[in-house]
This record gives sequence, structure tokens and C-alpha cells, in this order.
Amino acid sequence: MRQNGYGGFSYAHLAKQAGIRKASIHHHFPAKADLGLAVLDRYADRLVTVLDDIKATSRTGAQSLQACISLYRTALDDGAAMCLCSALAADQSILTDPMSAMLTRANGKVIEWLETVLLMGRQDRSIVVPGLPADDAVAVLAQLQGAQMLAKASGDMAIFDTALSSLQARMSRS
Amino acid sequence: MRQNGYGGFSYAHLAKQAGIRKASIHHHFPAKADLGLAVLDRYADRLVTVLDDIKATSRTGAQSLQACISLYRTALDDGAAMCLCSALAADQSILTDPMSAMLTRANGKVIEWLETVLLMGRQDRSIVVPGLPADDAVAVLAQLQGAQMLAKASGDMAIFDTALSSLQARMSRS
DNA sequence: TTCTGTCAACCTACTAGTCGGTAGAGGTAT
DNA sequence: ATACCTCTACCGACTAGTAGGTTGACAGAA
Repeated sequence: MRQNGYGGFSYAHLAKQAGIRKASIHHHFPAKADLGLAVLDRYADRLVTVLDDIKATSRTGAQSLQACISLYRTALDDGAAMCLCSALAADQSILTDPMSAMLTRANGKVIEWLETVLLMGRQDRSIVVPGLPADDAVAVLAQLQGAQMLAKASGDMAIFDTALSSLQARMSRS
Repeated sequence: MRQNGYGGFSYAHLAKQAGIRKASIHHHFPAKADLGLAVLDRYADRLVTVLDDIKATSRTGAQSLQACISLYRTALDDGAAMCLCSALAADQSILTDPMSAMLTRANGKVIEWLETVLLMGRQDRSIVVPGLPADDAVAVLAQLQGAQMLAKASGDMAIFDTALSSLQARMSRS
């Protein structure tokens, strides 16, 4: 799903990779939407866990944000994939309502996390936050996801870091 | 293509909307990739034209950038669609090489335009440009495309403006 | 121990429908 | 006559999804 989007992967393709038959997947996930929802649910859970781990082991807000950026760069996987939330956004028109709602919730969780990190960074003077942290958090997520898209589209991973240059400029080295 | 991506639209769907048969489209565009390339080519041309028009009728860099933001907001079409370059990025894995190359070129054109606008804005003091305009242009495009994605994913168009808050903060009112 | 029933997991084989693409007939305007 | 365009009818491959059978592990009773 992260490589080809929601409409771009099939039970047949999945079955071949897993070494089982299509029907066996249908046994566990009757409809494609069930599988999609389960994958997104697990993804959102894991993402929150990783982000919370980052915050727990970082001393400054900038350190947290830097680790988050690295996470999104790694998720690019040399242009093969992107963050699931970005990949699903493009296929939003074919998503079921539960999936669409969970996608919004997942994005919301990341935005919340970014907001706390920006607040922390403002307090410890490691990040420059011009406006409301709640608004800026949305802007940062947009820049992260947009950077992934530009890098994936061109196949040039260096674009990812360039697209985050204005964000890096707001952070102090540590 | 802007609504459902490259893999998400079909000759059958297109034929029904156009009121002709599938085969007639194949007469003009033998393969789907031919149609995709033609659409992207025309899109890139028109985009450049519109952007140049904007620059010609704007007095300051900020005015140009503001008009560009409006353009991307309009392109969202209440969450139904997004910029073709963003829509294609998600389907990058199924794009033919010519399409992929043209996508990169199209993004490059926009980045070039943004760079000149940022330079202008820096000169007339209407935009704050922290680092290299060439790098910042990539960052701005990432933020624009990311803002579209977040807004489309949630169905809430207000998210688009929120995601551009940090960009707006760098521009002077006019 | 051994028989029996239950259950999840998996399989083969199939459905209806869609995908991109093709062959060739027929119409139409120059 | 000859391009040019649109059509009907079709192809093989693929899509999600279903029906029904096989396997093996486990639980309880004789």
C-alpha cells in the first residue's frame, strides 16, 4: 500500500508475496476494505509508538523533530514507498468511510505530536515557532509529506532534504 | 487523472464522460501512456502560462506567491482533485519513463518560477527568504503539495490554509 | 488410549465484472 | 478516391469476491 497506494495493490499480488492463495487472505479479511482498515490501524498505532519513543529519548524539541525527519526520510525507502498517510491521500476517492476517517485521525495524531514538539522546542529555544504551534504543526506535516512526494516523483532523494531546508533553518544544531 | 490518479482512471470511464466509445480514444491515443503523456504535457504548458501571467500582473513577489497559493487552493476543487503533479507522484511506480521524466520537468518548472518569485520578494522586501531561494523554492512547493494532500485526505479545505500558515507568516500584507 | 466433534486455516475452482488494447466494418468530408 | 474518424465486437489478463472441500490441531468423552 505504501508503494502503490490502496487501489494499486491486489489480493493476487499480496498472495504471491505471502506464499499463500488469494482465498486465504479473504478468509482473514473478507473485503479489501477490511484489510486496508486493519493495515492503517496497525500503522497508526506503530507510528504513534515510534514518535513517543523519539520524544522520550530526545533532550530538546529540535532533537525530536530531527529524528522525525529522519523517520520520514527512511520511510521513503529510496523512492520506492512513502508514508502510508500520504499514499492513501491520493486514493482518497476510493477509500471507504471508515478508512477515510481513520486516515484523518492518524494525521491528527501526528499533528498533535508535532505540536507538543514545537512547544517544547520553543521553550528550550531549539526551534523557532513563528505562529501558533497548533497551526505550525499542520504546516510541518504538509512540508514533510510534500517533501516525500517531490523526492519520490523525481527519484532523487536529495530533493527530500532540500524541501525541508526552510524547516532545518528554524532549528538549532545540537 | 487529477481526481483519481493515473492508475485510477480508465478508458471506459473517460469514454462515458466524453460520450464516445473506448476505441475512439485509442484511435487518438493508442496506449494509455500516450494519453497520460499528452495530458501531462498540456497541463505543464498551461501551468507555466498561468504562472507567468501571475508574475506579469503582480507588483510584488508576495503578490505573485499569494496568487500561486490561490491557484493551488482552487485546484483542490473542494477536495475532489489535486494538482496533477501531486496526483501522479503517488502513482509514480506505474508511470512510463517518458511520463516520469516529464513529471520531474514539470515540477522543475514550478520550482524555477517559485525561485524567481522568492528572489523578487526578497528584493522588494515582501517575502522573508531565510536560505538560498533555489532551495526555498523546493520547500515552498513541498508545502503547497503537502497542504493539498492533507486537505484532500481530511475533506476539510480549511486545513489547506492552516498548512500554509508558516508560509503566510513570511509574507507582508499588501 | 482412542474415537469424535469443532474449529481455524488453507486450498482449488469459480463467478461477474473491469482493465488496456485490437481488428475490421461503416460513415463522412474533402 | 482517400484520409480520417467512430463504431461494434472482441481478446487475454486482471479485479474483488464466493462456494465448497481438505488439512491438522485441539478438546472432551469412552
